[in-house]
Amino acid sequence: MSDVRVRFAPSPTGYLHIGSARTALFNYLYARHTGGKFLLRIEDTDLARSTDESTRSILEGLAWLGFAPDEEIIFQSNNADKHREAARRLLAEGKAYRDFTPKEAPKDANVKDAIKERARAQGDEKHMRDNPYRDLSSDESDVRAAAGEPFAIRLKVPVEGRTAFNDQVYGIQERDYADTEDLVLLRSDGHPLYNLAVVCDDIEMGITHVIRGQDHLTNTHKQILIYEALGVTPPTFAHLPLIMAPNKGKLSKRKHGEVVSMTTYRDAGFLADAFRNFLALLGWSASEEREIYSLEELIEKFSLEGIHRSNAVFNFHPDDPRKWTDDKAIWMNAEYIRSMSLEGLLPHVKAELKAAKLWRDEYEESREQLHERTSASLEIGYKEWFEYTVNLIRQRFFTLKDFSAQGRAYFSEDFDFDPAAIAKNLTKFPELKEWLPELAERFESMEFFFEDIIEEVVKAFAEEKGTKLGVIMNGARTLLTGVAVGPSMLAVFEVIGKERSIMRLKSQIAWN
RNA sequence: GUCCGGUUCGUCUAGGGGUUAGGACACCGCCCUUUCACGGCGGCAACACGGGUUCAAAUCCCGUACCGGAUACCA
Repeated sequence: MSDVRVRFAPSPTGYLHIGSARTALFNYLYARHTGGKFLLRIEDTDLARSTDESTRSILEGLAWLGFAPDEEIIFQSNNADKHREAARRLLAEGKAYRDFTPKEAPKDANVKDAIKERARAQGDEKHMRDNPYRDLSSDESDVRAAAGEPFAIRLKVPVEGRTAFNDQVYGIQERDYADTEDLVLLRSDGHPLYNLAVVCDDIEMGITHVIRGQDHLTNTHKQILIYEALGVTPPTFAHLPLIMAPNKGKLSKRKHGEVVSMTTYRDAGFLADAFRNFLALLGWSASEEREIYSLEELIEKFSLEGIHRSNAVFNFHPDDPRKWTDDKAIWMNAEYIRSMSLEGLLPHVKAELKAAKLWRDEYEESREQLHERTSASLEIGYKEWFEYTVNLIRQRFFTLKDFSAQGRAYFSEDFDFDPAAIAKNLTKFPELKEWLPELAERFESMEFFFEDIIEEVVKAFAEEKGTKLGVIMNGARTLLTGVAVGPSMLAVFEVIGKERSIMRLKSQIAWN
C-alpha cells in the first residue's frame, strides 16, 4: 500500500480521445503499480462546450478499457464555490488583485490563431506586469468593486524569480516569472478558470502525482504559482509526450474523425486487452524486446522512468480500408484473437454473433447436456462444434467483427459471396459449375465425413477430372464460405458438415 | 516573436562513450500448402546536420535545421 493518489481529468467536450485514453492508462497503471488510488474528475467548467453526452461517452470508453475509479467521480463544476472562495482569499491576502479592464469581445473561431498573432506581435517585449490595476490600492479597489464595477481576479505574480519543478519525465523545468502573465483566476462573471480549479481540486482530492499531457507543461508553472500563493506544497508532476497524426501534426477529432475515438475501436471489434496493450507502448517501454503484455504485466513493469520525451505518431492510412488505423494496433488485436485462451475469447465471439443475430443458444449446450435434455445422441454436441469452429477460424481473423463477417457462413445459411473470390476461384474455371455439384453427389454416398476420408474422395475426384486439387478446393471454398481465405479446406468441409456442404456445392446462386 | 521540449529504419521502439546499431509492425522474397491475411526462414530499411571533447561519439558539449507544445476572462 502507498499513499499515491492520481487522477484522470478529462473535459467532456467530445468522446474519449486516444491521447486521453493513454493518459488514463498511464495514471491507472501508476496507481496500480504503486498500490495507490486512481481517481476520476470530470472538468466540466466550460459550460459552453461541456455536454452530458460527452461525459457518457468518456465514461463508456473508460469502462471498456477497464479503468474504474477507486472513489466517487468528481464533477469540477460542483466545486465552483470553493474555487471562488480560494480566489477571494488570495485577493484578501494581497496575492491577487482585481482587474477592472473591460472584458474583450469574445474571439471568433480562430482563437488559437488570434492569440498566436497577438503574441507574435508582442515579440520579446514582454509586459507581464504592466496591468494598471496591479498596484491599485486595496481601498480604491474595494470602492470600485462595491460600486458594482465588473472585475476579473488575477494572480499577482512576483516580479523577480522563477518557478521550478522536477518533472518525472522531462527533468528539471524552470521558467522565469517574467514569462508568465498575471493569470486570471476568476472571470468577471465570477466563473473560476481552469488553472485555479485544477489546483483547488487536486489539493482537495489529495492528489500526489499529476500525470498528464505535455501540453500542460506551461500550465504547470502557473499552477505552481497558485500552489505557492495558497501555501500548499505542489504534487509531483510527470508530463507525457503527445500522440501525433501521421504527418506529425495534431491528432484531432475535426481533422481525423472517429479513428481517434475509443468507442470506434470497441465497435470495430477490438479487444480492450489488445488495445490497451497497444496504447501502453505508445510513449512508454519497459526497455526490453517484447510487445505483448497482459494488464497484470503492464502494472508490474510500469514506471515513470520508462516514459519517453518525444512524441509518438499514431500511424494510419485514411485511404486504405485495410489500414484504417495503426498497423500495429490491428496486428496486436489479431495476435490476441489467435493466441488468447479460447475460453477468454468465446464470450466476445458470443457477443459479436448476438449483435449480428447469428447466435444460437445451442452453442452452449454440450453433447451430454443435450442427451440429458432430449436423450438425442449426436456425434458431437453444438457446444463442442462451436468451440472447435471458433478455434479453427480465429487464426486468420483480425477483429471480432470477422466472426460475423468473414465467418458468417459458418453460422448461417444466409451469407454473401465475395466477388473477388468468385472471379478467382469460380468463373476462371467454368467446368466447376458441373463438377462441384458432382462432388456433392460423391459426398452423399459417404458414411463418414472426416478430414482424411474427405481428402481421399476429393483427391480422387480431382485426379479423375484431370485437374489440380487446388482448383476443386478453392472452388468449393468459395461456395462453402463465400470468401477466398480460411483454414484448411478439409477442416472447413468437416466443420460445415456433410449436409450443408452438399447443399452449398449444389447451389448455383454464386454463379449468377 | 518569445518560452519550453523533442529528433535512432516508413511507424512503435532498444541501446546512452568501443555493438556487424537490436526487436516489433508494415513492406518484399522464399518455404509449407488446396487458396490465404496462419506459420517458418530470409531481405529491405535508421542514429537530422555542422562543429567540438575524446585514442574512440548514435551515445557527452555547443550551434544550426526541422518538428511539436505553450503563449485566452478555453480546458
